[in-house]
Amino acid sequence: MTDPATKTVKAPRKTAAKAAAKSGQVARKLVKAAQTVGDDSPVDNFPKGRRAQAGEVRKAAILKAALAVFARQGLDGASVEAIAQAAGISKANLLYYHPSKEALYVAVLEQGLSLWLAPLSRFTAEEDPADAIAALIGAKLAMSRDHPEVSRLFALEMLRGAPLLKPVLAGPLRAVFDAKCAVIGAWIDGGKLGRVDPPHLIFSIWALTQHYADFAAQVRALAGKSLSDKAFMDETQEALTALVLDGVRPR
Amino acid sequence: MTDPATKTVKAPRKTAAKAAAKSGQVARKLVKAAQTVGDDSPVDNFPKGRRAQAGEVRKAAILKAALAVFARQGLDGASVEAIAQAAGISKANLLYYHPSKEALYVAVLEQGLSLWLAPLSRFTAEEDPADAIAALIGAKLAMSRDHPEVSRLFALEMLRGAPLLKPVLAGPLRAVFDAKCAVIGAWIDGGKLGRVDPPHLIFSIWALTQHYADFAAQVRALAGKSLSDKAFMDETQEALTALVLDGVRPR
DNA sequence: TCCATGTTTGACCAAATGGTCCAAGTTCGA
DNA sequence: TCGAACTTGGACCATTTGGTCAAACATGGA
Repeated sequence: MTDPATKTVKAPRKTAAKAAAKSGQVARKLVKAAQTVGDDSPVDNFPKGRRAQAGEVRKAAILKAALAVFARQGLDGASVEAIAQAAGISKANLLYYHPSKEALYVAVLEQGLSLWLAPLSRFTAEEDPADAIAALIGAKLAMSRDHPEVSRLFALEMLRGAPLLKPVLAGPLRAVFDAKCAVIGAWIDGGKLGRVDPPHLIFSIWALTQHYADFAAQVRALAGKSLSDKAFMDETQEALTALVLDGVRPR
Repeated sequence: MTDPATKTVKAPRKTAAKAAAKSGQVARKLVKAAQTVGDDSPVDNFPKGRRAQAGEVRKAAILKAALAVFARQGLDGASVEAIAQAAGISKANLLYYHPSKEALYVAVLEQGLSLWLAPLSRFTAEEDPADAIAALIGAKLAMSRDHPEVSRLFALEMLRGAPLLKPVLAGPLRAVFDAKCAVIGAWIDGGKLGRVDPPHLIFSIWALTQHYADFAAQVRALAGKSLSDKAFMDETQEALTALVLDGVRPR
């Protein structure tokens, strides 16, 4: 804390106003995070002291614990105490690193953003359409297998109406999305792809692949498997790729 | 209340144990609700007094308000006060009709179950495969348009790991699911459908159609439309049907 | 009309929870 | 080695919130 002395006056409890007041900064932070997807440039990765390094490690541990808890319980359902416990530290200590639960939540969201956006940004016009689509499905499905919590966290945020992500969706994501739609459109014009609607194709691939993370409970109950089973993973990837490329109608 | 006098002793506050203790009853209730999908038999619809009728109306209003709030905020995020306000009654009065927030939540879930399961249960072997699939997509998509809150509520429940729905998933839904998989399998064996994996086909259709309700915020931000636009609804239905039936590869 | 029964609510309670504070460590550069 | 800055957590506080209660209020059947 820079200057604890100035805080002797009891700060009035933040209420509904706080969210509105902070949302500006939050939005900017998330948007910035979204824009730097891809370039893993560790700009400020200059040599750090042991202490700072340890701090980074602990910070990462907190974010990991927070992701796990938020993804299951949601922002409201998760308690700071529970997250702190999951991270193996005290609640007060957690609040030392992240000024508030909301701030922690935003940090987690921010961290997940790059993972979430990565597959689509690797989708380029260079490849053969079928290969590019298969690769996108594969990458997104791998995401659902390796980072289901990230997928769930974003799903949770969408279900809330995406209050924090809206600026990201409308800005950086929208840009990528439009660009990829253009790529698909070009393929269609070139006769390399059937006359599909580009936006719906992207939505469809997202929906199909994220489903296995977000609805894992249902998949497990009905199919008895999850993506962590190698066989099921392969089978799913094949089924989805085949569906998207060729559909179900016999040729 | 049957006998308020017996309650003079302050009941110890329910804690974590409560959920576990009640989950048995809850499970049975939900399973029963799932099993009666389809037969809208109003068995106990004998003539009621004005008072009882008004009661039904109010009860329905509460459920409606609760659905709206729960679907947006989740079980933890929703406050009883907020739901009561949305229903236009006092919190205490709401608690008069539903003994606890959890009980209300279960009642809402129960009510949504039939809507949620209906489309799949109407999926039969009688029709032509392509027609049946198109109809299923249409019905599910109409669900996403007309009752997005129901879809979102179930999505939230799945994201939590489906603690309350698991028995339903493992029981009644599993039965329907397996039956429909068999139908699809028969079509394949008869050469009327490509060699798709039946469970994945059903998952895919669910994923594709529910996406437009659950991720409406994203769809709106990226495509600028929602299913309530007639044109977008038609376009989406066509796109999804075409994708599932014929895929994207040019023929 | 009258009252037993069902309905409604304001006041209240106790637990949970987000967040603050301070005093006691710990670390690191000078 | 020494002190300034950084960490850590126990105690504490104010608010929110699920739930209870008693008393007032409707209502419909006898």
